[in-house]
Amino acid sequence: MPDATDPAPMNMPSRRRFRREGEERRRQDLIEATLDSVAEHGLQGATLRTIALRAGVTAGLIRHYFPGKEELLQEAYAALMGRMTEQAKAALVMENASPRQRLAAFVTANLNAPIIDARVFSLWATFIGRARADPTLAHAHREGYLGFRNEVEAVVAEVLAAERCKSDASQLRHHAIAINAIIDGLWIEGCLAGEMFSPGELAAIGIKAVEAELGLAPEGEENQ
Amino acid sequence: MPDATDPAPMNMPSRRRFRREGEERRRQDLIEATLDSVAEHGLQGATLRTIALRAGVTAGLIRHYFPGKEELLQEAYAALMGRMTEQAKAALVMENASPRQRLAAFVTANLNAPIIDARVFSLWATFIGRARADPTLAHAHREGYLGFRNEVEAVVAEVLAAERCKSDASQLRHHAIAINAIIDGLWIEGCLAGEMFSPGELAAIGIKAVEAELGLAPEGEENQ
DNA sequence: AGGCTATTTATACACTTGCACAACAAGCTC
DNA sequence: GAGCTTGTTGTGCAAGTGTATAAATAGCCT
Repeated sequence: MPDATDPAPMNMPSRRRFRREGEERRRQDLIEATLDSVAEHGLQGATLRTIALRAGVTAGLIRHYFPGKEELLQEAYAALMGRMTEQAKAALVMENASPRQRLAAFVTANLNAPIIDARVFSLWATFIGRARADPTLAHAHREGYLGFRNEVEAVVAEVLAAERCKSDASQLRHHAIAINAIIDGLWIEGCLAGEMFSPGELAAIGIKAVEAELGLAPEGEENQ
Repeated sequence: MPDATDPAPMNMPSRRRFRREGEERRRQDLIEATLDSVAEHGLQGATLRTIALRAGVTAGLIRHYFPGKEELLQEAYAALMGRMTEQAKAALVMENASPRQRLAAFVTANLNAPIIDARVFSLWATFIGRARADPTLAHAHREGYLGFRNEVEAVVAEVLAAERCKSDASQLRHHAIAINAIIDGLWIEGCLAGEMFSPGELAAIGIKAVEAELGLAPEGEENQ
């Protein structure tokens, strides 16, 4: 009795069943699968077949949505950067908070999950390592970095204006560069060796370092 | 008239001439060629043939010195890390210098050439991006990082002992972590966007940030 | 000079890669 | 439901990959 519902007929290789997804959804899935593949196996391990497998499609489909592998990788990096800066900036929108509190919250947000994350760091490092050779990546990074630093500079200006008024343009820039470095450096340490720090420790170190850089009184417990 | 010295005989493909180099020399050349290839084309572009071409040999020879490509890459990374930490630590050996001066010199050395270098940064990022998946790389990094931080901690302890005596073990560790972050963060900024900073600017920012972190009097011009 | 050895070259091979293209079917429109 | 559009699959292909191995030769020893 031939089984009509046999899911694996021996000699009549039936085509794989599939569903048509919306274009935006498919692109998003493919980009996510790309980031997952890069995070796990690096750029060399992120092959079209690996990506497609992870996205639940076959490799050929990728060419239907992207001109080639390079464009897919570039869009994936852009998506990653966009998400990172978006999360970072989101910590700055606080109502009813003093500039100093907002700065502290910004530092804290950047030194805890989900921004402190080994996978995201792995992706960042992998892509940034190619920035020197790939102008597109370099430009995308430069854009995100400057945006981030401008945010920092704006908050710092507010803090300095609220506390004192020593706001030289050059000094402001230097403060922003230094604070950016503190956050970046601690971010890396946290991502690479998160288990070496107790919860909240990095944020505490970061806040103290940032406030020291700005010359804010460390013993000031005017809040809480 | 048959030309016996013809460098390119048409139908008698002569074998390529070669020289036998010392084993250590060849290994060194291959590792250097590997680093060059990775810096230029990333891990995916660093093929055995590319590496061999850059080293002036043919691909087969690599297998004579290394069990496989993976081992070559690991040794290359180890060599890179060794050179980096060596250069960094070298800035600490100063005679007739106060702890504060030594710390400043350390910061300055780490924020100028040859440690601020786009190629080295590219290599660092490329390898570190794979550390999460490759335990060998992760271990090599952890080793180098802790060594670096211990150096920082030692100098910081000297500085604090010379200036004041508030040397709590926990505070010392926090200072070392923060200072390490400052140096790392500024190092990244300098490597990725060196032309955005005037010469010595990063070092000046770094020294000020580090001294602020340690609570050293900024107006103290006791030297020079 | 002649021979030996191990460094070096060259070739082969199985496999993977990105890309091209034809066949197919999912789901909308009528 | 029939038909058409197009998202999706499957297959093929040339180029490139790491590795294995045989052949050749450079340079030391005597």
